[in-house]
Amino acid sequence: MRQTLQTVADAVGVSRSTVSNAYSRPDQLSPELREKIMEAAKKLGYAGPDPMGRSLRRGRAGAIAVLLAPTVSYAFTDPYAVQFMKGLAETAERHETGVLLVPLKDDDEDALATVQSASVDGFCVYCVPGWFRAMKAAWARGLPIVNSSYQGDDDAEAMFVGIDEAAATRAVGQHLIALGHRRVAVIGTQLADGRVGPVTLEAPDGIESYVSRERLRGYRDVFAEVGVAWSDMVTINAAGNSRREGEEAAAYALDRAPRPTAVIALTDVLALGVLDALAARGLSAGHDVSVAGFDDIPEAARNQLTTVRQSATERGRVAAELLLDPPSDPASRHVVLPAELIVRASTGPAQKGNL
Amino acid sequence: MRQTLQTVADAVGVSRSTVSNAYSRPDQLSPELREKIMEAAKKLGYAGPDPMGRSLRRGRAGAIAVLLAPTVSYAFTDPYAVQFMKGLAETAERHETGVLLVPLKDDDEDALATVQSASVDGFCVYCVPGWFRAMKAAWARGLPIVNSSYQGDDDAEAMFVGIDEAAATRAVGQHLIALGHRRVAVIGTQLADGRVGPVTLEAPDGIESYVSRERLRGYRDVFAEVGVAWSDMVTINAAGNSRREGEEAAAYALDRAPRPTAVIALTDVLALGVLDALAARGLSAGHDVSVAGFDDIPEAARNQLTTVRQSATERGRVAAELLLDPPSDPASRHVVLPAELIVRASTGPAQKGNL
DNA sequence: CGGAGGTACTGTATCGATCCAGAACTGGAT
DNA sequence: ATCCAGTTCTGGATCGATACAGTACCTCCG
Repeated sequence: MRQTLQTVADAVGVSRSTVSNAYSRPDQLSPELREKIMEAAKKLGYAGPDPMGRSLRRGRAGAIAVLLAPTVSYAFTDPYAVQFMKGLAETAERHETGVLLVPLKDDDEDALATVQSASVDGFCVYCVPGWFRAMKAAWARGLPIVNSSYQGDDDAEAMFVGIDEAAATRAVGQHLIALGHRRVAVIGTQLADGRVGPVTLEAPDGIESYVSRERLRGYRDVFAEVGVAWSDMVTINAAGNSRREGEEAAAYALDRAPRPTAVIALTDVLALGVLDALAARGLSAGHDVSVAGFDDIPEAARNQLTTVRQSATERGRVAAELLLDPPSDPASRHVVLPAELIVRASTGPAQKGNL
Repeated sequence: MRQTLQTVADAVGVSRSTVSNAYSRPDQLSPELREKIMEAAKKLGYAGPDPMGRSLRRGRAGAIAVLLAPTVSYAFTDPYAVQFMKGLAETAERHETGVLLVPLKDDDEDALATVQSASVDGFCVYCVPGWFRAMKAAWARGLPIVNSSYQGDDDAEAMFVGIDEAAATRAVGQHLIALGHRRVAVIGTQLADGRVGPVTLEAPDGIESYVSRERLRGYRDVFAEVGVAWSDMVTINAAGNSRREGEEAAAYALDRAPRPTAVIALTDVLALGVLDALAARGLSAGHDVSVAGFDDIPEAARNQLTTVRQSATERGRVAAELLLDPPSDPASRHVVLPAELIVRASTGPAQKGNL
């Protein structure tokens, strides 16, 4: 039989409330009595107030959920995501709150049930398609939701933390344009389903992945300004967001004629793969072909990669804070963090020669 | 005002219990009534049974905690850990259970409070020193605890899932011995605190990190059998479990005379760093110097690394299953999974020449 | 027609804690 | 002696749900 507050109270000869106070509001009772209670609790093997009872009464679960799709490992394989989780978890801990992982592997009944029955105070959506039924279930809970990488139909209610993706890629584009680049290839993931290699898209607008779509929009807009049509930009779909898959995708850009003077990757991880592909062909990044990434993960600096710096931990921190205490002012429920173009040696003047 | 079962019950004109049954035990009421209830619930904006109330009544939190030290990112940076988490999370999901991350960054009051107030049904300890106060707090909760990488004082109660670390490294050692290796260096992490580089240890037994200690023991024992004394084996402490830090540590082994004929890393990630260090010196792995790792992460195969294969996802799966439904039989609360020596090109006959 | 056996639903007790209004006591000022 | 303010502790109501025993009703069978 588990011990409860009542057991301890009876043993000491005080009321439930007093034992509760001994744990949660020590200033409400005399130090001597508190000491006596704690001693009795220890003797009885009472483990302290049960979190479930407390949660029910207080109306606070003491945890926030992170919705992850399609798999848990996706979120942890990406170094950017790891940093995000770190910021989130650390902030949560400071608020005595845990982080509940909810993998939405299949958007099936199990996933639905998990979302519906998660004891949490809010949801953080990291990379989940808006049409997931599990997302609807999350909305139905009526809890605060902060959205860090997707734009769905329900955005009016959702809080948001992120950067202006399109503005960031416009900055990268301007940099490349100033260096004379006009023939470019863009490598990303989830541009289209399944297919790996060059894809033909009427416009970025149809892309489901929020991040890919917005980043591509920035590039489209800025290159359009200098007369490079969207249809002249080669877009290549990578199988996944890994260095190796980036390298594979880069082959489609580098082995075509005329070779692009610049290969733009939508993430640093992919860009590192592009660098590998260049090295394998004896090409020099920043000289023969320029390469740009996105995120500024630690590896980016070590490889002299031109990229966009955004603080993943900061983003995680803000996400947690929005969830744990949602501002009433609608304007501050939508946080746009700064992002900064970092120019390194992987980008240089466009080579005129290699048509 | 939030809606409850009662609100819906009143609206439909039935009892609370019936509404509860409509959600949790549909077979207990007529389909028509259930339909009517669901409709009313939707109209009223009732989100379904509140998980906290349910948890309290059912006595089941619907989540398991993973205790992580010293930081969340540690668990996600290591590819082996990522796989472990994946196995754990997927199994948990199948049981309609979430996974709560509890970072024990500092073993401070916050961490203690988080452990004490986590609404969970059990704890999974992944890599936490046994002396952490937070561990004591976890024990005090009286919940099932499964331990996957540490051996503390409280082991009588703890469940365990893992491999026979020492037996596995003995197998690697035998393989190296058969190839003629007698002069070896071992690279690991947390062999001693702080210091990076060669460390002098009387014996592996004093090492706090369970994994490092057990793996070293295996090597000590098997080399002792062929007359190589523990004191003749160079042990090198790496700053952390990363490829780069492995490379740094490898320098201490490779740049000494006489150079070891084999460099043993206690993890694949470190071993990859050793390979980098070899490449930087123009040495060939498996020919000039043999290299062995541990874990068989995907990168290991791609780099022809001799290693020990153990299934991380399987380990995670078993951990979750032990927690969610602890076997009463003490013997089956201690699961030892198989591990297998995988010989690849990174190990070869010892070079006699380079004294 | 009476009783056995189902099905469909109700009502109360309960899970373990916290909140809050108020009681009892203490000590000091009037 | 009386009143007041402050501290310490109590008891009942409450959070939202589920378990379970029990009631009402319906059907089938001898």
